[in-house]
Amino acid sequence: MTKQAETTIHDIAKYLNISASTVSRALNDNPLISEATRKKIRKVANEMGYRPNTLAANFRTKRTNTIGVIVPLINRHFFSSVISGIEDIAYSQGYTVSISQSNDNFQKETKIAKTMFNNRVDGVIVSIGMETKSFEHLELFLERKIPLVFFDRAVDEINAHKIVVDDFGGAYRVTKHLIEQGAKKIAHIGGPTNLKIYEDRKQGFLKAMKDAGLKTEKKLIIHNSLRHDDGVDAIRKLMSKNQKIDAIFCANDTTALSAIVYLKELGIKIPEDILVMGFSNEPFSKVTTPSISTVKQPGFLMGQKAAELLIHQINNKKADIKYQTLVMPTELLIRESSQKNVLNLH
Amino acid sequence: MTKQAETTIHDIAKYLNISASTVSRALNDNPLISEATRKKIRKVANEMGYRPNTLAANFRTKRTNTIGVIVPLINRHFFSSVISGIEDIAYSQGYTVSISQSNDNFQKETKIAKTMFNNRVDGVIVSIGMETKSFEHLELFLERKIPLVFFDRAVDEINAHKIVVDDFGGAYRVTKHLIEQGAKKIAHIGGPTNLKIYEDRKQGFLKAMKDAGLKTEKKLIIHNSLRHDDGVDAIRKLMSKNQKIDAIFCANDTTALSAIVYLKELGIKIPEDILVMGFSNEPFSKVTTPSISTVKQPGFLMGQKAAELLIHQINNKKADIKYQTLVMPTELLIRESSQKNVLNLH
DNA sequence: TTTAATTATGCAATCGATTGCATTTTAGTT
DNA sequence: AACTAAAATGCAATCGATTGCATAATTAAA
Repeated sequence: MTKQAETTIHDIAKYLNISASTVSRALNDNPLISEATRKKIRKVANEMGYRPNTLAANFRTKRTNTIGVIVPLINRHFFSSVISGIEDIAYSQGYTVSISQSNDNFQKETKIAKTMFNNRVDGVIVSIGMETKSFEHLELFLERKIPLVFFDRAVDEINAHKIVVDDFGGAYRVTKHLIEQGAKKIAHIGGPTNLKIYEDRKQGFLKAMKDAGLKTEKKLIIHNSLRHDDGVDAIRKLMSKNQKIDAIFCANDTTALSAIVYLKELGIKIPEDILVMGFSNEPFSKVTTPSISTVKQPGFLMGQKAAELLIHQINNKKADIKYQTLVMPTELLIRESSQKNVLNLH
Repeated sequence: MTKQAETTIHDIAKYLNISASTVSRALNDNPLISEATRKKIRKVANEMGYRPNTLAANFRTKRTNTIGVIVPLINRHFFSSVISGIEDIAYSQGYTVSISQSNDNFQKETKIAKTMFNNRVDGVIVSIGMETKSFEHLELFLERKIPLVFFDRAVDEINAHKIVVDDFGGAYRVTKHLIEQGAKKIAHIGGPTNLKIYEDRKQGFLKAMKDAGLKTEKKLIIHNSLRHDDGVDAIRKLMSKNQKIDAIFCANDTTALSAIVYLKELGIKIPEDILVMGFSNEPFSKVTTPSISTVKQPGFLMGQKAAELLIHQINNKKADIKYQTLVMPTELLIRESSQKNVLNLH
């Protein structure tokens, strides 16, 4: 066995003394071909070690069976869960998933989008980065009718399927819970408000405060990038104002954790002195001390839904599509960091 | 502007009254083309909204500029870090990364490998699943000279570049540390030993025990899949034997954590009564109570190295390659769960 | 049986970029 | 100006599967 060239459908055709079209159709289970020849062809193809040249087929059909996924960061539990969900569905439907991360960098996001566009992905699933405020790079896809689905960090201005969570409702319930625990002076550490999810969380917070007849002071609301250090900085700012805060609602768990750690260093007890809540249910939140109350987002499910919608759209390109926005329910996870009277929940 | 067909190099050529070959070469920065025409072509291409048909180019050149990545689970910090590293390098070199997860399922791993093979990825980076004991699906790549690089869970029997961590050394130091803390009767919760990494961790453990003149009892070594529940089960088994264990070395942090939680429920204090250590440095390990001592693996860096080696191999296919095994150093992270006299480390 | 309808197969063009080889153009030398 | 070397461009085949349309083979109906 020396290095032999790849077997093509023509080789099979020649061997069987039939035409390449018949071979092609047989291997694609085209009903035009009779059961008998189909079997015969299959057998020979197998024996000859035939492997379909996907490149040729892609070229001819102008399809790649590839779904592009653009996320801010793979290395975050929520996002990797979503990706798992996408991968789960895509894979079972014969699609390949191509993933790139923007690192919340606008330039990189743009470049990724262009690359995927040129690579002729059949569709894209996107969660935009923190810096993203303009959307030409995404409109590219729409112009060429390439299906696009947003998840989590969606863009209001673009008409497309969207899978989001009920950020407003989640934040509202978080805040309500804090109020029920007796908090009156509640601070909020939020993300950049050009992202709808953070704006919604803030609004949910404000609404709950208002409904409870509580005043919100502007200086108790801080916006940043929600990274680890941002949590510490935010707490420094809040504390420097010498306010008597009795609760903090952080827009993600990362800042909630760093806030807790820092507050503990300051000798402030959580939850006795200040209640803290996060958002997103990172895996660590359950196991910290105190465990962090948070909002659970169904990442895997969201990924599945996103992939389903996308693939459906790919398969029904001509049809007029009614774009839907799936709002996934969130689940309030009340743990130690937000309860004055901690019960043993086991 | 109605829906116009895609611009091709032929359109550009016709417009400029030159040949398509020249256009092709110009756009690919082929030095055969003069600076003047190159510029002219670039300009027109831009104006005509040309986008290269990657599918056609791939077909013609038999390359996809795609790297396939097969991992057990995306949704785990170590793996997603490695993927980030791969993505980082690959992206900067013009490669696209296609990721699939095996879920530690052999069948799925096989299917993924075949799909990637048929999709003509230019190379693959693999970390095998827990069930994987035979390797035909990977040998496929070798037979066709498609570069393959392993990371972490490598296969001894296959000759390829490998990026692994010093599991033996890491485990040795873990065990030595436990012994230095006064532990004599040390249990080990390990993974399936068909995976070299787990075998190595076990061996490192055994060697350290031996070097310290300590005896290891077989019944204190338990192998399982290292998932959350496995940790609990393992502890149950260990405890049922009514042994006076004074330390447990778990082959990952997940089981270390579940072991700690379960032991605490039993009223056993960590680290006062039993020392516990994990492996891999999951993000939660730092923030649990007690924080979990563990071994840090440079995931991101490993991903980068893997991608670098792979791409180098792709670019030098003809050359005889000396396969290397990069053993990345591990870092012992001593935290609360393994120290009898906890110092404030801040 | 002959004809019509149905089913199965074949022909040949096509997708768009790449590339070995041939040819033309330009620059350099004498 | 004539000629050679070097640089720039063009020709045309090619990659392998798909598919609209034509044709052949088979079956059913008359």
